Amino acid sequence: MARAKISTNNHGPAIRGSDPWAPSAGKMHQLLSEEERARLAVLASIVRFDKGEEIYREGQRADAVFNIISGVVKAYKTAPDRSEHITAFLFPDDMFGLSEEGRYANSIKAITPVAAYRFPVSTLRRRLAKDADLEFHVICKLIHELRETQRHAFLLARKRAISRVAMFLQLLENLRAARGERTAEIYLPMKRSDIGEYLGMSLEAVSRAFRSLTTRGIIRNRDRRHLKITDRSTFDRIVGDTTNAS
Amino acid sequence: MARAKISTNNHGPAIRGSDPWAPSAGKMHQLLSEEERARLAVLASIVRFDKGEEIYREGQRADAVFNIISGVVKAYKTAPDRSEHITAFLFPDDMFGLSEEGRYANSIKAITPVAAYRFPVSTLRRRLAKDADLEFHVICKLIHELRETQRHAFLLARKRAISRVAMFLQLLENLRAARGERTAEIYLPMKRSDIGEYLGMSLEAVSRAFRSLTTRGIIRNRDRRHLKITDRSTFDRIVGDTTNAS
DNA sequence: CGTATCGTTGACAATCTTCAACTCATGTGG
DNA sequence: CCACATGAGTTGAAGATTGTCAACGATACG
Repeated sequence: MARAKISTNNHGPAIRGSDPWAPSAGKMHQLLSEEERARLAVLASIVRFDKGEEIYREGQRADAVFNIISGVVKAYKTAPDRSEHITAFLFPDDMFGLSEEGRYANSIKAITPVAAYRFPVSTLRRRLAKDADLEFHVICKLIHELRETQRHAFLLARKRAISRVAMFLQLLENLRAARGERTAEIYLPMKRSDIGEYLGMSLEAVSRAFRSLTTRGIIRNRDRRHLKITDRSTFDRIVGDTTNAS
Repeated sequence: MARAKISTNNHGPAIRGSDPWAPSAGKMHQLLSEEERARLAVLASIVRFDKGEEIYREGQRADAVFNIISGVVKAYKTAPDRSEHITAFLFPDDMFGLSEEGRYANSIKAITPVAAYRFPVSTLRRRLAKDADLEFHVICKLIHELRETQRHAFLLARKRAISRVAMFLQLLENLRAARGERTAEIYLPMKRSDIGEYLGMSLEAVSRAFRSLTTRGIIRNRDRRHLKITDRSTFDRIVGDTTNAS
């Protein structure tokens, strides 16, 4: 049953991060002890979602918090004119379902099949109140997420489309590195329009940016969702570029 | 001594926010009890900074956390090519100095004269470990900051310059409303170039956006740093606009 | 094997950046 | 108290990148 597919050993909920006050060389490790994971497992149920399924919608009463076991979800906000803005892609060991004023702050949709732990808010909160260590770990994770979101904003401030796409690829790469999976290849679980909505640009611009990177020999793609960086120095120069001129 | 200038009564450190799991109608209140504030005050020293003074720089060892008493600071990251990106403007009752791997994640500079509480990290951490209530309040504040940062990213995803500026004004307006100060006027403590670096556009574009809003009768400015919104419905339409066409 | 979705490419209009000159505000020193 | 220097803010013109619309090609799944 417990296949290798499940990245986390099935010992219970897992949150990956790092103590913000301790050096860790970019690596993220498991913040919860075996004991904590076991204690938390009791509070949670396991839920599964199909690819494309909406898990909850922005504005709904927030009655549960989730912790991803496997799969990828996107968190997004819908503007008044129905356009979507993706605020984050979430991977195994990430949490979602944190609320604002008792309601979910964004909608969540599975972009691959997803398995997750589901914690009723009231239960979780009682547990938090009793467990200072767990609270501290939640603080670590939140600070980590805050940094991620700041990086997203930093990315969105880039003026050139290619810079944004390159920085996005770097983000995905670092994500894998941080969890110890070292592959030369970058995998894109999401579609072009999702990338566009995350990067604040049209999906056509995303497509063109990819083609430009490929043509210039900076990346090389095996198929539309697997690629690797072939010219690291030029790649890094593009990532660092903040101008609008070529 | 305790002048009206100091927005927070001088009862000690203050963090404003709201319990994410309880409805609060957009209002933020003081998360700390008088007792907690008094206990925290013992751990802190009060520091002052001149307008324009750099408080710390990205990458420095993070040895203290700050809590603003009065004034405004900007948090920013410097790109390899020396260009700046402002990640946040921070106001009284906000915190800064949270680190990543033991080092500050961004630089901080005062944009008005600033007074703040300064907590040595080690002291604060010891206190946190002992006080589950305080930890919970920190969690509330962090979730709140996470939302703010998401809003920033949401703003940066707007394609039109006017939309970004309008949304920025709305942000400042909500900020005041949330802390109960109701003024019809919006005050801009920062300069145009700071706004540009926060909005991811050139300062000229900021200037032009302001002029466009003024010309169209949507805002009216008393001077360069005080304005009010005179045509709310058009204003809201511009904020909601995600397209790039006129 | 067909259909729906995803992805690519092209052309044109439009907005924004850049560079540059100019005005306004502030503050310091003689 | 005024002059001058410095930083902040505005405006103009030209060039470039991206959005939009639209058609076409590729892929995945039933």
